[in-house]
Amino acid sequence: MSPHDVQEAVRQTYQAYLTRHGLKSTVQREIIIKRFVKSRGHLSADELYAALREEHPSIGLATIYRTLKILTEAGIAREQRFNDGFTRYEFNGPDDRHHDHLVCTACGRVEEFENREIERLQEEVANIHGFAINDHKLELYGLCPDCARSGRNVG
Amino acid sequence: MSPHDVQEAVRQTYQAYLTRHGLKSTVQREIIIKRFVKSRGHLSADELYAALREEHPSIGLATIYRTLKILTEAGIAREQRFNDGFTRYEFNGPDDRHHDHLVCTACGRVEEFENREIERLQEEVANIHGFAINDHKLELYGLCPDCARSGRNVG
DNA sequence: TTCCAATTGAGAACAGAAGTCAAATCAACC
DNA sequence: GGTTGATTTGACTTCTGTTCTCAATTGGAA
Repeated sequence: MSPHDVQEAVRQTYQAYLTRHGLKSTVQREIIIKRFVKSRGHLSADELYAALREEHPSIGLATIYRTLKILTEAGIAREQRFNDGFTRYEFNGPDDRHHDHLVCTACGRVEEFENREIERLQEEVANIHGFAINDHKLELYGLCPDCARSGRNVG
Repeated sequence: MSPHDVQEAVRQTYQAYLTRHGLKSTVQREIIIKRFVKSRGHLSADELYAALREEHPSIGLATIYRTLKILTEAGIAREQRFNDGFTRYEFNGPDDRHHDHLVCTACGRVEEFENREIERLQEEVANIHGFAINDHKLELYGLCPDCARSGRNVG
């Protein structure tokens, strides 16, 4: 899927969500969403706010929070709480599968991975305990190659 | 290990930590720790505060937080942040191995599990990405048997 | 017992997130 | 295109879990 197709697919999902909930499309939301989709990283509301401040200084932090909430409810974004105290939002593209995270405890870098075998074992564990799983979270914390090499160990 | 032995082992670890860091033993800390070890569950600071309020109304919430921090640093407690917004502390007994959690999204019940095979696969993933892992977090969210049966789905 | 650093409880301070509200904006209708 | 009314905005306040501050108290080595 090309970046343009992705933007288009997101736009459709977003519009459908607005219509379904009687919400309106606004220029602020357009700007925020475009920027969010472009930077596929794991952004916090504050980081997104900072990223937009230069070009669009009038957009308030509250609007960022509200838009990210809409995106989350529309299934376009996913909330991620790592161990640094605040919520990050990751882009959940139209053809993205579930994945988990490797988090560097020194530089904060986040890498994604997917492992079908681990997921299968999780199902197995849930079955044994009689739980009906509908979500899970797996995070591996440690040093990324760069930080391990340079001997860093704090953020 | 009998409950008494556990209390004794914890006491020793705790005392060693105090000595090593030039800290003092106080009655408040004794009370908090005894209660914390007794209830092996996944308590938040506020829940512990509430549990102690009746018998020891003079103990402040700040002291609970401070004591839990000491216990965490001494390796007796472990911080757990599930998705309900606040920190829970779980007892990390002298002979406890690492384990992960099944969390019921309806009633909040937490069950522990251990799976060597999953841990092995995690190591494998980390190796492929060149990360040096020193911690991880695996949480499975869903409905516990009771809540699934009774059709509950909210907390 | 004396003495001083560590600890306490109460309340203030903090930070991320969410709520409030008057002014601005969107979009359906004429 | 203009009118209209509900939605949205940004600035601000509020909320909540957690940490800090500080004067008063306590622990324990000498």
